[in-house]
Amino acid sequence: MTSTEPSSDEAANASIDAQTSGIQGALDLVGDRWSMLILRASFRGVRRFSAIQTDLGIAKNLLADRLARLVDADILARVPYQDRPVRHEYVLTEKGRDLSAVLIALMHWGDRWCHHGSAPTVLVHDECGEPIEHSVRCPACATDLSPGQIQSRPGRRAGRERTKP
Amino acid sequence: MTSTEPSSDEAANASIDAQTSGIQGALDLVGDRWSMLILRASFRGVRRFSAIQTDLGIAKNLLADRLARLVDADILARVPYQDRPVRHEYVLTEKGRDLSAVLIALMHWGDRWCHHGSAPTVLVHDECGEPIEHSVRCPACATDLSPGQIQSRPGRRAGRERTKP
DNA sequence: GTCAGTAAGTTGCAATTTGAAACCCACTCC
DNA sequence: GGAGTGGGTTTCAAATTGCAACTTACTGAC
Repeated sequence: MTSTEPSSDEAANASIDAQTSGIQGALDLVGDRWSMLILRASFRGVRRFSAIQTDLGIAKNLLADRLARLVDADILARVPYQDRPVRHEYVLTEKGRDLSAVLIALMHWGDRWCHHGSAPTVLVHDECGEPIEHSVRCPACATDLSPGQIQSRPGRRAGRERTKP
Repeated sequence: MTSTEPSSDEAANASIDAQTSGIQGALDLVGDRWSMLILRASFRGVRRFSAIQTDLGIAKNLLADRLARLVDADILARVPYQDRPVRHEYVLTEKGRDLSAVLIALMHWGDRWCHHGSAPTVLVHDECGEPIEHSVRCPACATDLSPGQIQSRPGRRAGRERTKP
């Protein structure tokens, strides 16, 4: 059996809070199943209330609630798509589009580990059709990094803490 | 005002379902706030029931529930860390470790857009201290890709659909 | 003018989940 | 025996989700 000791960096948790607030903030805004699925629909061009509702099979009250939250959070913008009568669709903002990495990572993981017998998807470069590569690199060392080789640090260079994601 | 038409790929949704099942499967397993935060704690070496509970401030019943689910899903494994009495900690499996990309992406996004006045973190290579680069590349073309340049395709090469994440 | 249809919600209520906190069990060690 | 630790389980109120009926604001056809 393995005997491992708990991490002993707990004295330095004051600035780990700075890191935590990033992911906490993200999860506060998008850390629920429906929000993620709505965002995924947006990336796929499904932007109207009825279309999203049909696509996801979500209750209308929940959809209205989530859309309002995502608009409040400036992740989606409510944009008119016609005049008579005026009708709106929900369009990703830049902030919302930046969530693509999260969705891609989720999809990758899901396809690898949750494919339930259906064919996994492959993400490809649209121009050449070859599978894409996801990487995390150190440009200074010109090497790819594994998750264990990443630390995070406050942006102000106030100190160093060793953490994993 | 912009007038955009809904995507017209809806006839091909039969194999978009294959893609959806990946992200649905992922969200079924980890698409809730507490599961994500527990996984984050695991990556940081916080693995014992009490330590996780204290770290996250989560209700014990929810923690027990989530841990059981994550163990059932083979994302965490329950590993003894001592004999007398026998005590267990929750350790990431390979499947669980593969979720690091999701957590890194969430952290990046949160740090960029949700920093609420606290100092954003920078993710760095632990050996040299330089900021890491996250990229999505096409190895065949040797170019970086933006989210709009990615398609997904069923793994069996049954057909092509243009989708975003 | 009336009516049907569409889009985008709102409302009411039951079911489910979350959250707080008390409680419990199984040890170990003094 | 008793205190302390670790890891839960149970109870119950509050919050959220989910279902489905209902509403509002049009437009266009007759």
